[in-house]
Amino acid sequence: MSVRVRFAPSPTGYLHVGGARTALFNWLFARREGGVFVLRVEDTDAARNTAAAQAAIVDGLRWLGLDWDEGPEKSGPHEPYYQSQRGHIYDAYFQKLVDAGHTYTEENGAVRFRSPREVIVLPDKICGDVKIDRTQEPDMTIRRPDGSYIFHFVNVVDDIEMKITHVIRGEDHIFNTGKHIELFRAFGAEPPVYAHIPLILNEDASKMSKRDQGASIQYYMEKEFLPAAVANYLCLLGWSPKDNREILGIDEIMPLFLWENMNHSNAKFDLEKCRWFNAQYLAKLDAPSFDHLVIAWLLKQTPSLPGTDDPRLVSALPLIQPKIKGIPEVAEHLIMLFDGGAPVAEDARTKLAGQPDIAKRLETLKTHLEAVPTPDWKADAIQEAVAAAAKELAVKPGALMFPLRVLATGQAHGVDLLPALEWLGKAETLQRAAARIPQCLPASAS
RNA sequence: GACCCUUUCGUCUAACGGUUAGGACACGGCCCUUUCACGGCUGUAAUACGGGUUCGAUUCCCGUAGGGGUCGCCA
Repeated sequence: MSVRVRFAPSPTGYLHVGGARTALFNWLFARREGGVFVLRVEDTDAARNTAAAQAAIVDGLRWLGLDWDEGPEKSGPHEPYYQSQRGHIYDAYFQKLVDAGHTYTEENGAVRFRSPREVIVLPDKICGDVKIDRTQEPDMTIRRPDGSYIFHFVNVVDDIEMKITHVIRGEDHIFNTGKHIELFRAFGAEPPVYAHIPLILNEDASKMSKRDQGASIQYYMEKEFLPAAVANYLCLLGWSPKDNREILGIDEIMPLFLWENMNHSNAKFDLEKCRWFNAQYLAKLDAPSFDHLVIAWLLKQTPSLPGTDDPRLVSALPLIQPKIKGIPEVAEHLIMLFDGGAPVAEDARTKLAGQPDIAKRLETLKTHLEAVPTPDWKADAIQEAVAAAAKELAVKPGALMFPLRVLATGQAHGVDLLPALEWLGKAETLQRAAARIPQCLPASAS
């Protein structure tokens, strides 16, 4: 029998990283096995269900590159894939249970499933054999007085109807599985193979909630993370190739995505490390793709950043690419390159203040830069000018680089200096120097 | 509270019962660099605790402690 798995989120308004990882693992397993990945929207709670919430899930999955074979916006043999539209199917299954005498009705109209009250052993692919004692549990409600059905019931009915063979989901569902198995048996259906994956927690081991930074896939989309980097990082939470490799493409992960390579304990989410993965992927990106990402991000920013409408924008991006861990960091670099009037940063001024003879150095530097003929204004010539200034001042050229950086960019950190100066051009560089020298002098002198 | 899962550096994780317990993020140092970074090298840092089993335990078993999960007419 061919593998069929599903990701069954309820539209709560965003796609949680935990949910995204669950989807990713299901997808990986389906693709590895040459099976089918189904997306089923569990939107039985009409009050919480909105179009925007649906979109957040669909967009998030698409962004991560997790394409589904059956589901919303895609046809399939088990349509519809929204639980809210499957009422007639649930009614029919419900009737089977009633006819078989598995149910009883409460005074208020709610219907419960009469539990066989057995100890169930769940053969979980990740957790091993898990004993679930159902003998003392109250009977589960499967239908509310208003006729709507409860999660456990619809979940099992759909898994039967959609011929799901493997259920890969968060460990928080492990006890629900006892209830689910009871229902499968009552319907005379074989339960699927279960694999409960450990949870993703915050740094402080608390549950990640919408508020936590990075908890929503939306966060990464807005910041223009590279989906491959995020997926790579997510895979490493609860799974490992066991050979010290970390930067792995999805195609490298797939063949190694085996149950025995799964971890059993919860993982704490580390946004820093996720950023590091992003930086690794960003550095390897080709220029056109990088430009594309930056521009997409720039267009979303209000107010717009310096350089956004400047024809020189694309020529500046190669200077920036190797310097950043995330696309939003282009902001500070664009200010450096395009906003000559930006004031000198506090940390730059402080660092500069620690250097001796600063006024003389800055002036000497400026003088030598002015001496470079405009047509010769290239990195090499600029370097020679700095060297000449250094010689006159009897200091090492390196001592002048930082001050020069501050004059040109107003910042203590940033792009490669010489290429940046070449990019700025002589006139602009000198104009900036003239404007910033006063800001760089000690307060007593100004 | 009951039940289930879980426990290796701060974090993610490696280690057929025999390793100086490895890698990565973060943090510090050094080198490279005429600046800022990248990079390279390097340092600090872990087998929760107590019992077994074994010649030998991070690894297997039991207990304790910690963490997480579940105990809905939420999903």
